Amino acid sequence: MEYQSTVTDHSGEGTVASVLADMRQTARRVRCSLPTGTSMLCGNARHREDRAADSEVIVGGAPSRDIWFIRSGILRLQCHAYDGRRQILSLFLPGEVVGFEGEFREGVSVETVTQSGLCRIDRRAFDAILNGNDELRAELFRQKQDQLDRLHWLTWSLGALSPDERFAAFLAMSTRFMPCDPLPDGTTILSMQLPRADIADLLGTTVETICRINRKLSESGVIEIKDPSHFRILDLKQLMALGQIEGGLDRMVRGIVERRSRLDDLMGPASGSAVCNCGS
Amino acid sequence: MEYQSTVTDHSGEGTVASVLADMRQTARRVRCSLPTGTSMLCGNARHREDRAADSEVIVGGAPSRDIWFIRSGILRLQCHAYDGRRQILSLFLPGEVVGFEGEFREGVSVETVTQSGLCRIDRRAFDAILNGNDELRAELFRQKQDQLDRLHWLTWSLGALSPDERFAAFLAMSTRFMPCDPLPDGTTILSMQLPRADIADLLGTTVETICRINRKLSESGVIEIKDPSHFRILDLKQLMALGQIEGGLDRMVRGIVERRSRLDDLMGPASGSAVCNCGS
DNA sequence: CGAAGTATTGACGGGCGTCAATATCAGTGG
DNA sequence: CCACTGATATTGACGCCCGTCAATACTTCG
Repeated sequence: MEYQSTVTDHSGEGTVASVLADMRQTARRVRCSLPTGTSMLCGNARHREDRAADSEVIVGGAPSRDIWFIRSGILRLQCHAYDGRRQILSLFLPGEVVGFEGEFREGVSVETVTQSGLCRIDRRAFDAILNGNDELRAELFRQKQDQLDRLHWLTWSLGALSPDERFAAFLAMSTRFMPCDPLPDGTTILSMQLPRADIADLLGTTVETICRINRKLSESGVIEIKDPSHFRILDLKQLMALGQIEGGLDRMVRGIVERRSRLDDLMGPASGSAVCNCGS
Repeated sequence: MEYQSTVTDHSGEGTVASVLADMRQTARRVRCSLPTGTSMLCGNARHREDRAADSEVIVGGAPSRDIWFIRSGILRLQCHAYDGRRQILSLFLPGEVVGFEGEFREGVSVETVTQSGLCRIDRRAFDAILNGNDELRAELFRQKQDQLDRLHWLTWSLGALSPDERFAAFLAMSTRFMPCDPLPDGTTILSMQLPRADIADLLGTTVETICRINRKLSESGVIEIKDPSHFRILDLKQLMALGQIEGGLDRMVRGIVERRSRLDDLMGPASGSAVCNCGS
């Protein structure tokens, strides 16, 4: 739970006026097609924090003045019961804003899954910016919608699908928001960023079951296991069919791809964001 | 899917100006403590629709100009796979506004569970009202938060709890948003508004399992089954313990109770809303 | 090299989904 | 009033998936 924090400068710069000035400056300086507000959010080094894996970002039930912008890495929204059972409710990805929607409930928290680059924003300053920036507000609205859609999928799959189906769907979707390398033969190497325990707690099952499903998939030729965190996707169609993804992958991961590419456009692919090079 | 609709008057009254006039009129006429916008929404008979059970209200994937205010009854948000599997993602209750948040995704739909009294509102008119009414906007924000919290609970319970535990928790929570009659001895008679199939599809299990759990609970003396839709709650504490509700019921059903009482204050308990007389 | 963390594989058993039969009730028409 | 029909709820029997426990590989630290 200890986190290595590299805040460069934090001396009372979070005021509305200064951040608005940032926005105007950054909007002039950066040439990119995304809402100026977003570029402001990650356009300078102030308020940045580099977090190790499994570091606590938001703890539910306690009022917080902070809003977070994810520059790189993956975060998880999770529930804990007192007896230790955990359920991951959602993943947050680069380009997304977390903590805007009032408080999280007690027992709910947000932690990093991987090492992550975050940007801390003062809530009042953010609200002020939001008031004057329709584009940013629209982007935030889209993000909330996307996150809600993902939560709907998870709820649906937990209630209606079997662990095999859920994992197959998760693998298929992962090719859109996790690092992967396309091979000349059309297959791709997926670099799984989540450890087994997180996959299991996200999909409502156990690490053993995940391993067994993994093996079954590789035996049936759908994937090939290079090493515990690298899968070669041999038959994406099959994977989607197993995962009951009828409407196409793009509908399932709406918003993620665009945000990722805009982010890379802004910060460069070397920034550590979860790059995915898979074709459509 | 046929619905009996009793729209009293629908002759082009959904304009911004007329609805705003309604709001001002209603705000003057009705004495109540809830946001004036909400009283406007149900304060007159226009745009009202009385729906039978299992009637389609919103079908996802298609843009709609309609927003719905629930005066009475229970609605369900659900997912359908092409093979027929269904998962109920959430219930909507009297006093809540549905359909405001952009579009629902394809495959997702909203239907009535019970006979319901709805009020149809034009989206643009609603937006216009929202712009000028901070109280209504705040109420809507609270509602979205409450609905998200409920979805979080469902996801959490589907992933981390067993069917027994989920059903116990659901029963306990039902005492706060479904009709129940308190008895002199401290127990209450809960009138279950959902048929078994809906309970099963909400809790991610089957009707048979629901029945078996029901019987187990009655054999262990936690509840008493009066008839298929009436349970006598003998030991609410035990029910909450089984359902892993540590933080108290009120946190789980936040917002529902207040909205219900305000609604009854406005429309009278005879309006058909799901009244719950249980003490706190 | 030892230790700790993570992933994998095997063995076992119960929970729960599936199928089928029956009970109960509401509505309809004779 | 009863027979018939359809919908819903309940109960039983069966079997397998998957959670639990345990042992073992594999990697990464010190």
